Amino acid sequence: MDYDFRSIESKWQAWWAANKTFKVVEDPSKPKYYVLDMFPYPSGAGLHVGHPLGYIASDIYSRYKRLKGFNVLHPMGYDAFGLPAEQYAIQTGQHPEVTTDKNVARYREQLDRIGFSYDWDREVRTCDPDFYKWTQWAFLQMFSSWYDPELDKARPIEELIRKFETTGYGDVTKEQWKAASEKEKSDILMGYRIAYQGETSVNWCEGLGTVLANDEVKDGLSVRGGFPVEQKKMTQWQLRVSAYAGRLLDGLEKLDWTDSLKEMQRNWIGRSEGTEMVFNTLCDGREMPVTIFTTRADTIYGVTFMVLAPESELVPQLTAADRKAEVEEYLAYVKKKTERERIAETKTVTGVFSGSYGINPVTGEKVPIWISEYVLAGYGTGAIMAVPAHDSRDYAFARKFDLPIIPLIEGCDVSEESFDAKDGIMCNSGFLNGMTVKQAIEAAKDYVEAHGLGHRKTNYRLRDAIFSRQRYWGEPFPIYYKHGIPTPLPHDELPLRLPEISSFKPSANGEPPLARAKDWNWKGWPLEKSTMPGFAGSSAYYLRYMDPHNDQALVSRDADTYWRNVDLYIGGTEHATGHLIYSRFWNKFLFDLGYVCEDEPFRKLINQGMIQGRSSFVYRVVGTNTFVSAGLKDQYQTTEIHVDINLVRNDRLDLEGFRNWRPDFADAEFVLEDGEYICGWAVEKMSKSMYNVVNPDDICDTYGADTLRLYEMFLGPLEQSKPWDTKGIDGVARFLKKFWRLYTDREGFIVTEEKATPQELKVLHKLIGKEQEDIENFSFNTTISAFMIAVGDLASLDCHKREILEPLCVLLSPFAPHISEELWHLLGHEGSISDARFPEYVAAYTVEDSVTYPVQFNGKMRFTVDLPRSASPAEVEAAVRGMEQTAKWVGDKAIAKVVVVPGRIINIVVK
RNA sequence: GCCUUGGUGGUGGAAUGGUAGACACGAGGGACUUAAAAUCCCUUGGCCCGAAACGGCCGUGCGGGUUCGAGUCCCGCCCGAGGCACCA
Repeated sequence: MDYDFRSIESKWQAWWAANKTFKVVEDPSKPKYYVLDMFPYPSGAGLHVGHPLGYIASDIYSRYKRLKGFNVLHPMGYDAFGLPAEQYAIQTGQHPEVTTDKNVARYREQLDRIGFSYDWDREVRTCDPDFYKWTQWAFLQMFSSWYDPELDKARPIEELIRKFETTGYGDVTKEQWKAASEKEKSDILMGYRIAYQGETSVNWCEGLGTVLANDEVKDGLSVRGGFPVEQKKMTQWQLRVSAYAGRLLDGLEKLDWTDSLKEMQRNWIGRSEGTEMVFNTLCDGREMPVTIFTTRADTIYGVTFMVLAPESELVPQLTAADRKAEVEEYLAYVKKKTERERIAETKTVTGVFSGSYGINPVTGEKVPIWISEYVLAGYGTGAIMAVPAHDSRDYAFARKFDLPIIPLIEGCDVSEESFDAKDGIMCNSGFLNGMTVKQAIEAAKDYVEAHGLGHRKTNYRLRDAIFSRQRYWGEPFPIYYKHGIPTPLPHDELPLRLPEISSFKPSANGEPPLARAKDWNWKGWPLEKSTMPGFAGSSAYYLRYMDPHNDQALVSRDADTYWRNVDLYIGGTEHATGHLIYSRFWNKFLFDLGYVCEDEPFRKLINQGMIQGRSSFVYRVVGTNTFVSAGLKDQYQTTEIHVDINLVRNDRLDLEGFRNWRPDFADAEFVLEDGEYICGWAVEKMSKSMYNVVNPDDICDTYGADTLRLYEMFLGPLEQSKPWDTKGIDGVARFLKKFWRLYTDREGFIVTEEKATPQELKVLHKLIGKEQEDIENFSFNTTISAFMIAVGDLASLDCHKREILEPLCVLLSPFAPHISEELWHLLGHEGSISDARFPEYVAAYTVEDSVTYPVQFNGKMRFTVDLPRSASPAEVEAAVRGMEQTAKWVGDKAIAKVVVVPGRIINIVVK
């Protein structure tokens, strides 16, 4: 009876689907466990072998947790709104919905072949109106809320309106509020809403015709498409993520995420604790206070000039009449630079003198005010005090424009570079003299506050998220403009569906595609024409899985209090500063309003590494159609050419296949080494253009899904990036065959009912212990090694016993579910193996012959000693004494005393 | 520049401070076979001695240190990967 993985796998996949084996319902009698994958964007290229890595890992863990008695929620869905479908639509006129449906179907087919234990009844798609109804709903909740800094949480906007009406709030008195028009009131409230409309400098991408969020831009280019991005002032919908900066930062503490990921988020949020200080300024005889932000108030005695950001609103007011021409020239120069140029030229120092002066509030000294692009308008106050001795940017500026540099730390050398370090003893600093820098920072802050010169201030780098996109394929905003005032649609109008339009391009006058829709208005009022960005739909999808068909709420209270939040989230690290920030923000917002019961969405998070491609190369001798083998290429002048990895096995090129691959290689000649053509190789991104894409379907065809699952895990640690190299796959394929053959022969199943020997049980128990420990540490590669050893041991013991096979199937089922189900079934079981329980070492399979005792010497050195379970402490001690011989590396003086302590740790104290 | 990681055979990778290289691939040799595939067995970090050995020496990026003992811990370098980067 051969191991016919094709029929076994299709049989069980059909069986699971027909019996809804993995359907899950809330069950208060069982502990819950929520395992989530980052849902994929269904691209036209389909899945390659790298995509399922994380899905396999989460599936193994889900299946393991089920065997451990947990009620496991393990859903899957699609992040289906997005740019590629829309761009494809622009090119072909094909509706994005059509291509998306097609791609989803293909993804599903590919996923099904790998044997995942998803509850497909809970599938979600972000582009489904029943889903985006709740994305729109959440947006309206944000629109109708403000962030109350006193309670440090979001509250309904009505509470703020009441404040305006009764006492006034912020800069607005109750009289002003009462006198304000509807439009003015709307504008005031916009300054507080969590989802608000406002003019800011945005990342405008001409190539895509839309604005982008900060995390969608890298090195001045759009992440999708790689088009240049420029800064532009525009009115856009935004989410007040910055209000949550502190909580997003503090919340990281209690999360079980990797340090590197937390660090990335910390960097992105960028807390800095400093001081806001007011400098009086003089411009053409006029006086004006200017607030600056600094983290180094202690360096106040070293201020030799001030700098404004070119975009700062203060620039026109602080430009002296006789400097106007120069300043305007500089502003024009800065403005025409693209974001990319600015980044590229960070080393070059530019700036212009404004003609005005600032007065140091502590020393009373008069310093010039400059304008330079190294100061950013969007951070702090857009104005700084410059201390060239102790800030490298100020230093470079001072050197370039020949401004004075005053050192403030004893013995520091500022002749070549600034002294940025925060240590040393202060000098030239009045009341701070003699203090250490750390003391001085605090003392200076106190001084500033005590003398009314300013106050302590915490700044964050995290900006509000730009929330509108000038695109078609996204969620429409449930907003209409009544007399020009943005107004929410009533709740029963949700979902506001995407309209049909004839072309997906922006309209001729530069408006978003939705401007092309007929009747894009509500009761005659125009509807918002931009749509929401990609992260809108992915920010709360994990909540929707808990209760995916509910049309009354995003998630019912019952479902939410049962499932609470995601226990294990697996996905790529590329979402560190995008999705994972937005989701946390979104969740905290819903938490504030009492819609969800947990304030963090993802308890534990694992970043699976990327699977890279392993490209193969051939070497063509320049000007010929002759190809030399890799080992000989240095003797010729050659060009490296990517060759399809399907034509290469173990780095050997299939010569015939190569000639048939492309017409221009039809008459290729080869220079071989040892009769073979050896290809060169390199690790690169897996992509079509490098001919190194491996499709999981092909692996399932030739090796089977169980082999694919095992191999992906066997490749190395989950979190590490690694190249895919099919050549190792034979090892795990052989293992499965060996396992199968252990319990089958030519005729069929050969399991015996004999009682297992202690030796056989020991093999099993070792495996149980190892697997349990490894799975909890997500060390799946070593678990698989343990299986290989166990099966090898059992084969050499010639063990075909039910008593061993039965638990073995259960142990293997998270990794290789199909073969396990089949053997489980052959053993006479009716249902799915997923209803079995993970074998317990002590309870179900108590070992009779021996138990392993760890032995420590001096609390450090360790051995193990195997003894009968019934051994008395005296016998244990005697056995350990016998081990003195084994402890040869300790030397003669090693062992003095054996102590048996409770918990069966034997402590040997070395004298 | 800053932060986070990592550096072990021909390759992927194992090693709670305790015999480094588990497991697997590849390679070499052998068995079975008319042959191939499949399968099975042996060898496989380097060097040296030997008839043989459970023989010796060297080996985890480099240099120091702690320890009876270091791939693992500490200090200082070098290199790779990822993130942040005029954030005052």
